[in-house]
Amino acid sequence: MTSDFVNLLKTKELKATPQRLCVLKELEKKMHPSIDDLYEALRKENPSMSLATVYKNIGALKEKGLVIEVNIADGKMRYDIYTKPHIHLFCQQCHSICDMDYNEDLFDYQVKLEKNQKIEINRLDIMATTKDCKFCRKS
Amino acid sequence: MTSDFVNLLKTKELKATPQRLCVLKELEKKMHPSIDDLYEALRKENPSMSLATVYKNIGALKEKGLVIEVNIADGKMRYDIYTKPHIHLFCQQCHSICDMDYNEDLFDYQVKLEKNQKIEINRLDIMATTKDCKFCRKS
DNA sequence: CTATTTGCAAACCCTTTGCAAAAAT
DNA sequence: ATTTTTGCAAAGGGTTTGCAAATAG
Repeated sequence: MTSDFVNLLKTKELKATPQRLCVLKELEKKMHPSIDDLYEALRKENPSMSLATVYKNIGALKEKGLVIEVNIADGKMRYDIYTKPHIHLFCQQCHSICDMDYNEDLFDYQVKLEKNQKIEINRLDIMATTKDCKFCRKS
Repeated sequence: MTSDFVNLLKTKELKATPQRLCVLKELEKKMHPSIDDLYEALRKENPSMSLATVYKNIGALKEKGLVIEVNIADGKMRYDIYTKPHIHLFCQQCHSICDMDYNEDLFDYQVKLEKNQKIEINRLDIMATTKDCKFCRKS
């Protein structure tokens, strides 16, 4: 898995530094982390890891299309290693983000929408309140 | 129209200052402006209008549900005086935001989605490249 | 008259940048 | 050996806040 990342980086002409590999691993482990989430997590393993390095690595990965930026949440950007066009469900109660599968309805919808509006959808963000959100910690 | 805003503010227990009325009028005139858009436009009529006042007014209007915040675009928040649940189409080429009408397909889709996922959709943001975007100034 | 709002400046937070030292290929 | 990357500190851009003076009701 790590060596997969090494190869992936090689194809994109990015050097496989330990910091960069850690960022990728953490993106795989935690869904839609913010820069701060990444920084805090990675600093535990490697205390010398700097915030600027996280920013620079995310920037590099973004530029090469290995990561996409999600700016649903307030204030902070979130990042997603799953780069294919897909749907984000943003829970307005707990501010969690879930990737949503393309079910038939969604696919139908997208096809119709693209035909009607002459658009090519890259991302679809749904802001909602979910009745049984698994991330909401209700009291 | 101005008096409508005065009454609207009254119902929300907000004082109808000239600055606040200007913000509302500008939100009605220009779709999805950023704070800076508002500030630049309003400063022309009222040069003493301060940036902090724009922020504070938008904050107050947001708190009272008279305005919603749209954070599709990079870096800057945009604001929308149309507060009912609706759809934003964000053109990734020119960064314009359009409100999209609920057509039948969309309605069908939303109904299905809400049933399947047990969610209540408040907003749907679509990031796309539009083939005939009226706001794109292509060379 | 009282409570809110304004405008200014300072503070704040997230993000970016410049640069020399360190590391990757 | 060359180029990229790291880490630090400083700067940048958008947003928020504290406070005294001005204004709305």
